[in-house]
Amino acid sequence: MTEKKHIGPLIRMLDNTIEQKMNNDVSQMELTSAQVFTLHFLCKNEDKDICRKDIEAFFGLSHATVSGIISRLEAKGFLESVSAEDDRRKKLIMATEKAKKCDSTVAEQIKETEELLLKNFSEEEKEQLFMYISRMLDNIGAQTPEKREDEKC
Amino acid sequence: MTEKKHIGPLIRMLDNTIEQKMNNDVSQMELTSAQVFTLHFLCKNEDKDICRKDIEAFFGLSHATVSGIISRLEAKGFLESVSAEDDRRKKLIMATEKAKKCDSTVAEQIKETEELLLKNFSEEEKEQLFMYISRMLDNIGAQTPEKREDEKC
DNA sequence: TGGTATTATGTAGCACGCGACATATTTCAG
DNA sequence: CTGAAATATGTCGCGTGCTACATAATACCA
Repeated sequence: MTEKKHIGPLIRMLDNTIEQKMNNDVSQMELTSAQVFTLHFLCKNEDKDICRKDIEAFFGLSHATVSGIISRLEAKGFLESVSAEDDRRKKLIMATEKAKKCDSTVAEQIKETEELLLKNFSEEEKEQLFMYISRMLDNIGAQTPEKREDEKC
Repeated sequence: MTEKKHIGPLIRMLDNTIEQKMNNDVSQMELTSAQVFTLHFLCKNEDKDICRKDIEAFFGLSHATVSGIISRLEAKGFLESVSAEDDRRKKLIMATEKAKKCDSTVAEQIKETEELLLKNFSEEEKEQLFMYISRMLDNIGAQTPEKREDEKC
């Protein structure tokens, strides 16, 4: 009766559930899960010039997907885009004051979700889990930022 | 430079990559990843009466999501819906001959993807990985079919 | 310098996920 | 038996993901 699950659907279920919980938790800020992670990435890298390509690379998303997330965040006043002076193809993405004000709450929310997810995991188990995920990503040929750096060498 | 990744985006990246690979591999059958897993579930349970609710429970999806997948599969002639005689609310979902013919290819594709993903994983590591995923699902309160059975007791 | 290749972004159309609202049928309390 | 609660499904609108097409700007080779 209880059939064995394939790992694909299991990972999908996990991903869906995480997203739903995050969506629910940050809905009062008028944000979604994907928007929260994007915003936090921008706030953490305030000192650097971040363009869309950097977001694509960091999260492993297509530029079309990033385009949607950015435009929705921009429409809500969480960030601004400016063409880079040295390379007018690039659009630099910058968090607004509104976004920066949210970031401590956002960071706390991300941390809480991560802690809930990994509740009762020892440090060693956490490390092992991250290794397993990394190995699966590697096996299936996902392009992580680390790999991109390797390719350059 | 290489920032630490949160587990949420990592799992999402893994999920996205698995789906993209599957989509690519089964595109010549006019199917998608979600459709393939649904179809395989139906073929495996040919002998049982399966309705939409069963698909929702097995994959942990909302009924709205299942509705979309089913209707697209039905439009392509992979399955048929019939109202159950004993309970006319229920719609029994049955794989057509066309679907059954695909199932061996589909099963092989699922197996191949799973093996690629878990390449170089020992049996013990695989077991541990499944335990970790199960624990995370449990921590975040996902409703797996197993948990539903527990609730009934 | 001129022309081509590469890079960064724009956009359309689709699949899949959800919540929220709806109807139809069954169940069950009274 | 009758009306309310529970169950199964229908549907809309939206966010997120993709591919496949596009343009504009830069880089680079001849």
